[in-house]
This record gives sequence, C-alpha cells and structure tokens, in this order.
Amino acid sequence: MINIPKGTKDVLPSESYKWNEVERVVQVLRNKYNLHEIKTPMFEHTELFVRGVGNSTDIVNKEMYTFLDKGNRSITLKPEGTAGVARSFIENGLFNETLPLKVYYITPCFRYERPQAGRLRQHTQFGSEWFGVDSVEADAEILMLASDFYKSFGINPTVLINNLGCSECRKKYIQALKNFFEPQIKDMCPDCQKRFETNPLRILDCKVEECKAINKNAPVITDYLCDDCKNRFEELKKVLTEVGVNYKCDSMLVRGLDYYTNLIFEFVDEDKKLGQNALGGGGRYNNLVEELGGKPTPVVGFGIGIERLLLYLENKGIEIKNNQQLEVYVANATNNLIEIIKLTKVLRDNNISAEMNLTQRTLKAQFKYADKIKAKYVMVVGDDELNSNKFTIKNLEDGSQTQVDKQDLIKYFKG
RNA sequence: GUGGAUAUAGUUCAGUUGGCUAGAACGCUAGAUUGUGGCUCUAGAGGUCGUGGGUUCAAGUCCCACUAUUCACCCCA
Repeated sequence: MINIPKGTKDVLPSESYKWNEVERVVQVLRNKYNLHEIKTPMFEHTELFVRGVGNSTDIVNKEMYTFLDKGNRSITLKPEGTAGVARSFIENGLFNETLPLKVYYITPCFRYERPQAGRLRQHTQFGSEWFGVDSVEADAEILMLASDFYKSFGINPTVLINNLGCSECRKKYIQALKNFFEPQIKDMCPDCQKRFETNPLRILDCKVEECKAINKNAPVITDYLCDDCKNRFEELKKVLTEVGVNYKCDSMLVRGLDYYTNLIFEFVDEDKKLGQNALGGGGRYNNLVEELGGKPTPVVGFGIGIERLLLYLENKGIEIKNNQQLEVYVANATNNLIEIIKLTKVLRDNNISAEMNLTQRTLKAQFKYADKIKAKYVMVVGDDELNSNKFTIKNLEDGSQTQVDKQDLIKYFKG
C-alpha cells in the first residue's frame, strides 16, 4: 500500500463542495472588484525565491522544495504566490500596459515543514496583487477585498496592521534598532543573534520569553516614520474604521518575508483555536519588482490560506452550504433501456440534474439509493408508463406522488 | 531542526492484573411475498491488532527497534 505523502491531504468527494464554494466566492469578488486571474507555473527557478522572498527568511533557508531537473537547473516548487506573479509581470512587460493591474490567483504552495494542525506541506492560497498603485485608497481597498472574502463565509477576523515605513524611515529605524540591541544582544537567543546580522526587524517577532522582555523596550517604528508615512497610516486607519474593517494596530508585527515595505497586515484568529493563528497576510512591496529586474512599480497584495479558512470555519461551527442537489433519479422498472436513457437525456438537455439507475437493483433498492444520495424526486419508468406516456413521480421530501404527462415533464421539474 | 502523544474493521473507538474462535457503534451489502425510500427488525461481508525482533506455557496487552500518524515549539497560510 502506498500512502499519501507527509503533510498532504486528499479533498474527498464528500467535502469537495466546500472548495467549490470558495471558488464561487472568489468568482463573485472577481466581478465586484474587477480582478483578473493570473496563472503562473507550479515551479520556478530557485533564484527567483531567493531574491524575491529573501535569503534571511525561514521559507528560503529551510522550507523550500528544491531539486535539480534533468538539465541541472535548480528548480523550486512555489512556496508562496507573489514572487511568481511578480516575475510574470516583469517578463511579460506588463508594466508597460495600462496600470493599475489587479490580478488574483488560487494556487497550491509547497513548504517542507513538520506538519501540524493547520499546517501542511502543500496548502492553497487565494492571493491578489495590485500593481502600479501606491495610495491610501489601494491599501484600504485591498484590505476591504480580503475582509469581504472572509465576510462571505460569515466571519470577520481581526486584521493586525503595522507600517514598516518607506525605505528612508526604515533605514533610520533599523539603525535605531541596532543601537538598541547591540549592548544586550549577547543575552538574547541564538536566533536573534543571527537576526541581528541579517534582518534586525525580525528580532521583534521572536517568541522566546527573554527576548520578548527586551523587545518591550525596543524603539517603536511609529516614532521613526516620516511625516508622509505617518499621515498616510493615520488616514488608512480612518478609512478602515469607516468601511467596517475589523483592524488592530500592532507595532511588533513584522512578518517573515523580506519584500515588505510600508503597510503590512495579518488576519488572525484571536481565539487561537487553530494553533496556527494566521489566516492570511500581506502588505505592500514597492521595491520587489525593481529588485527582480523590472521597472520600479509599487505593489500591494495578500495571500489567504484556504485550508486554514476551512479549519477556522469548522472550529467556529460554521457550515458551508452544499448547493449541489440531484433533482431527479430515474428508476428503472422495465427492460427498455433505450427509453430510460433517452428520457434521462431529455432531462439533462433541459439543464435538469438527473441520474438514472445503472445497476441490477430492485426497484425498492433503487428508492433506497435515491434517498441516500438525497435526490429530490424519483421518476419511475416501467412498461406501463412507457405505454401510457404518463410517469409516476415521487417527491422524496414529502412523500407525495404525482402522475405527469410526458410532454409536461420539463415544466414539472422546472416549475 | 527540538519536544510530547498515538498506531485494533471503511470510520470513531472498547478490549480489565498477559489467558480460549478479537468486540461495539456508525457505515456498506442483502432480505422482511406481488412496482416505492427514510424508522424498525434480521442476516452478511469486512481485521496477519502498523512492521520486525524479544520476554513468556501463552502477547492486541509487557520490553526494544523501525515506520507512519498526530500535537506543540521555531516560522508561516
């Protein structure tokens, strides 16, 4: 017996309707927000993620599915959605097209980690990236889109927001951080000592108690923002309050991807029932396109984990509606197969969901089956019906039974 | 990478201080007279007790190793 690989999951026929519903919600948002889908490959050159996601990140350092292909190229299964989309944007010269460009994707992502509740080696992200806009409106609207997505499922998770500043204020802030940590870095955990060299910002994100204690007194980014950055953040907060986005400021929020500038955010499960409490996250990355070799283009975007969304809904006791229902089961009480098949085809040609008996079962067993698959109606087709052109239709929900003329069948089911 | 837990039927789980042909519930298949579901009743199929080794007269049960799963930490979706 060959088992499913570690950290992966089958979506079984009995639960796939949940995924169909997620896709339906995304289609609705696509129209409401005028998004366009972009599909990029499942794998890219490893270098893209090293440069895009950043080589001081855990994703790049220890979590990538990297291998050499037969042409000795280093290939990596995408660990997140943004880098590939940015690459495509540059490679296809989309910065020369009409901007802003608002794209979205639903894609599997791969990270080699130890699996646990809400964390898989293959997970699925719904993401959206908006190229060529750098405004409060865009920042607010991308948060509204993500928030709208969650609200479509009847939830309203808190989004933590923070502002990392433009490259100018960030430079000053990082220097301030270095000055602050330098005298006491020897008392901090080995990870933080490494972070001090590679990316001091991430020290703020440390979960070790001793480090957290020191972090409490660390300089706060808001004190180092230039007036532009400060005003913009204040204005964003005003807008979010007006439009009902459930946000909270968190000056410790850093996030583990290097490409962020200015706005960053993370949707969280505040009850922490998930274990992993990040439901989705994102922010602004105004330098990424340029760093990957494109014309300087501001971008804002997010990624939302679908598996975590479904887990969150389950924990909250929120059920996703299954709107797939079989309308008619065509039961067979005759040897005239041709007529059964033709009748079923007529129903389907009129967009009526229909299934016919495919087994040697008795009529009684066919009724049992129809009940089990939750058919709304059973239409009995026997020699009597075929001779008289009148069909017996039983409503399985209330048990009532009706005779319907052959030419009125469609009207009966559609009416 | 670090630490903890678990492994018995398709699923969820019982299985006592080691003791006869390993159980339940749900699910699945079929039947309860003539062409009608749900409820009920009856019957049936389905397990080398994760794998390998050890202790013992005797191992699902105790010990060891391996494998798999799972939870937590780090980090992230």
